Amino acid sequence: MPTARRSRTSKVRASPVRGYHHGDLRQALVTAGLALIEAEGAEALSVREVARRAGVSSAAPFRHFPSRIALMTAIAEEAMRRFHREFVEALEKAPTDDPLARFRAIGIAYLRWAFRNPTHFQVLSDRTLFDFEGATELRRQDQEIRLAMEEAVKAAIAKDRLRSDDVRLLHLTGRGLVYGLARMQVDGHMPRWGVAEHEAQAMAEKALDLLAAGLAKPA
Amino acid sequence: MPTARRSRTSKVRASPVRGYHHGDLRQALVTAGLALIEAEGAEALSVREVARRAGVSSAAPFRHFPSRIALMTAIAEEAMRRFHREFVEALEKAPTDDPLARFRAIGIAYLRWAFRNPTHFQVLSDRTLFDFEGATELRRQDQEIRLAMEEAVKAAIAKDRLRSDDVRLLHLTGRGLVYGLARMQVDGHMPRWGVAEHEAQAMAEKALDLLAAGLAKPA
DNA sequence: GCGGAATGTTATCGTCGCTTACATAAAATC
DNA sequence: GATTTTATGTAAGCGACGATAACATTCCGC
Repeated sequence: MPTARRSRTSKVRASPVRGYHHGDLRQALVTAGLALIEAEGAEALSVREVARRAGVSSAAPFRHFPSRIALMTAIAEEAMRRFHREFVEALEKAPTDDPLARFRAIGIAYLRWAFRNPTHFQVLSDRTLFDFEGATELRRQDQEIRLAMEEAVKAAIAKDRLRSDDVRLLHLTGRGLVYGLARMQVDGHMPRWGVAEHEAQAMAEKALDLLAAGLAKPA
Repeated sequence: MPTARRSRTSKVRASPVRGYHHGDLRQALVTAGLALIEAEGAEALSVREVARRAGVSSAAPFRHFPSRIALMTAIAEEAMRRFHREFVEALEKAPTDDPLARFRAIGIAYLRWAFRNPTHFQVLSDRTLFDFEGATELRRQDQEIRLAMEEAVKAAIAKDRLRSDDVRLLHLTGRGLVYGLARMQVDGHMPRWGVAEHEAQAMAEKALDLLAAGLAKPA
């Protein structure tokens, strides 16, 4: 009945193979969601708004995700994929001979990503926003990041460089500080601490340096 | 017309003065909201659910709060009031002679409250959940807590006990760690770090001890 | 090409935050 | 102490949300 409403029927599809009606709606929704979160914050994300931005009806996303939380999980996985990529790159550049310097470099990489992608970091940190248990790939990458830090700690202990030999405690302390600094920034607590926007990241890195120096063996 | 439906007309008011129709609906809503958050988490709070629990219609809360965020702000202020009370008590018991021990005691008090009131801590940390600027009393109490920590740092510097003399940096480092540990717990990250529920608080306190020891002057 | 599976739309449901119109109880005024 | 005024409640309804069902279209295997 529709009298050839669009003459796109024979159009050659653009490089990302356009599949069915939309193309790759699933990926488009994830991308639109990430952009939305980046622009408006995680709490601004609604399934309908994402659908709007992808140019489809409000029910369309439910063909690809059973629930809002499932969509958020896919978005979180994409965010983690990006974080993981950057993190691994930083790891490769990090010193391997000096374990304490490596420990510090890992923390810096973590901080840097969080400060540059605050809303994405926010999503990844907040487990009420997505289904952590159901995000297999995300969990694996998260663990990989954790192991990198743990190994740096172990190496430092092996070289007898630290004032404690409790891997778990050292690990928790390092992560606690870095996580806290990133969270303070994301949660908007920095200004109240007399730390201006432009210097927040530098200050956070100095705080990490201070911890690293403090963890080093005194004698 | 109502034939003395209640014989309360001349009753001496109970300590929390029962006012109009409901009594003190405003306070009842705040209390119900706090209980709801404690039981179901901050994201479970809706104006309608709070109204339901207070036994009033879904529009009633809007007589006392112009918006959901205003209700959340009042709830946050009550949470902060409780936190502040406990914190001040701890401050009074904290050592005054040894600034580093005082610094540590302050951190422990902060951690302790966060671990025992995770959902309330969550609300206070997340500025998207309430109107921080509009919460005057909360802001004052928050600043008071911050000043207590800052003064401990200054005292420690004055006694030449720390490896840095940058108040702002030391302050940020201490708060960053404590905030991060509390946040990790609240955000549910502890288990993945091999830290079981029952030992999380003790571990967090040990991490704080480790930082305090590390900040102390080596020589 | 044809039939089913995959993927889209429209319409609808119940809940949410919030507003409006109305009702009633308490306080203020005389 | 009756009346007016103000404070506080309810009922009904709006638009947006997450989610589902019924229907339409497109793709893909045969």
